[in-house]
Amino acid sequence: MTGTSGVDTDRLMELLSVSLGAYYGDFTAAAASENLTASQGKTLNVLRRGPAAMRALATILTCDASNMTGIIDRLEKRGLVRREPSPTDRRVKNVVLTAEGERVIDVIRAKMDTTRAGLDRLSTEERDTLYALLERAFVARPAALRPSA
Amino acid sequence: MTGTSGVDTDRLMELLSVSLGAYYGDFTAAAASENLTASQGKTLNVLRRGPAAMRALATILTCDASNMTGIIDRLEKRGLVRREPSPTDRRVKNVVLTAEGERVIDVIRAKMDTTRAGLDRLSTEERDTLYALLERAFVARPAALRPSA
DNA sequence: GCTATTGCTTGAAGTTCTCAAGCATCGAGG
DNA sequence: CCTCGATGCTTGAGAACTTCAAGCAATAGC
Repeated sequence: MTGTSGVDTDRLMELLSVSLGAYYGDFTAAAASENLTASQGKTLNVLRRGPAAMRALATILTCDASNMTGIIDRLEKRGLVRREPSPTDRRVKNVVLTAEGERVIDVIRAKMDTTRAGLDRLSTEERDTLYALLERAFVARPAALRPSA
Repeated sequence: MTGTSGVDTDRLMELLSVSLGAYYGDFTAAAASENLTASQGKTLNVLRRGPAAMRALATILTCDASNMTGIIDRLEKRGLVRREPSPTDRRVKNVVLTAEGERVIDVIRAKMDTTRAGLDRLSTEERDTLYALLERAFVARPAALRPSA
């Protein structure tokens, strides 16, 4: 550990794991307060962007497709999501948030006080900077690696 | 979008969930390549900082103490960690990484290519900035409490 | 039309997770 | 000392998560 650029990356990775732990703990606690597991909460969180096919959900959440079946089954049983047949491909089932599901995920997001308070410690300019850096590091990818879906 | 300028907190939280999701996916895949679950990997990751009591691990990983028992049982069965009785409190068991456990978590960290590549898209100054912002937002640490180490 | 692929579901086996109990140990007040 | 409450860890039950292998329906390419 002498001060090469690799040291920066390792320390940053370590901090990322700590940050993730804090965020994840906050999210999980908020989800639990609505009687949802972390996986169920994450699924609703993704669906908040809009409807998605089972396969797309499994890809985004990096889990097996058969795993999603059970998670969606339980969410549907609670009336938080709904399966709709795709009009263009009869194999596909699109999962849609119900009004109640939308309400629940919004409540969960609002309850993430620890994370919110942390971000509020930053100035407007700093939040802009953080946004730009995260987007470049974790979202913007070379076109060659971008999923072609 | 409400205000005059700047990213609002909700958009930043959304990006945060995407970014940490990417990190988590990368970590989980790396752990899986060593035949470890995400929870087992996270546990080794924490232990990489040094030995910890069962209770401390449960607190850091925000899970029930009884949950740690099972996770450590399986890691111990594989020879990746070891339980040692605390010399000062006979109730406490300290969990220590074995040499093999240390090797495995280091391999996992090294295999996180996606995250590493993402961070490498940032300049040295940008990584410093990201580090400082994350630390302030997620590691609320008043200067008075900062350890001198 | 045939065939390979894709999307989703089922079942089995193991892991994770929480809750309720239980045992052993520690710490503090009588 | 010694009882009592708190703490650290484990066990067992029940539910959810996770992956893999297998299977069915529908699509896409030939």
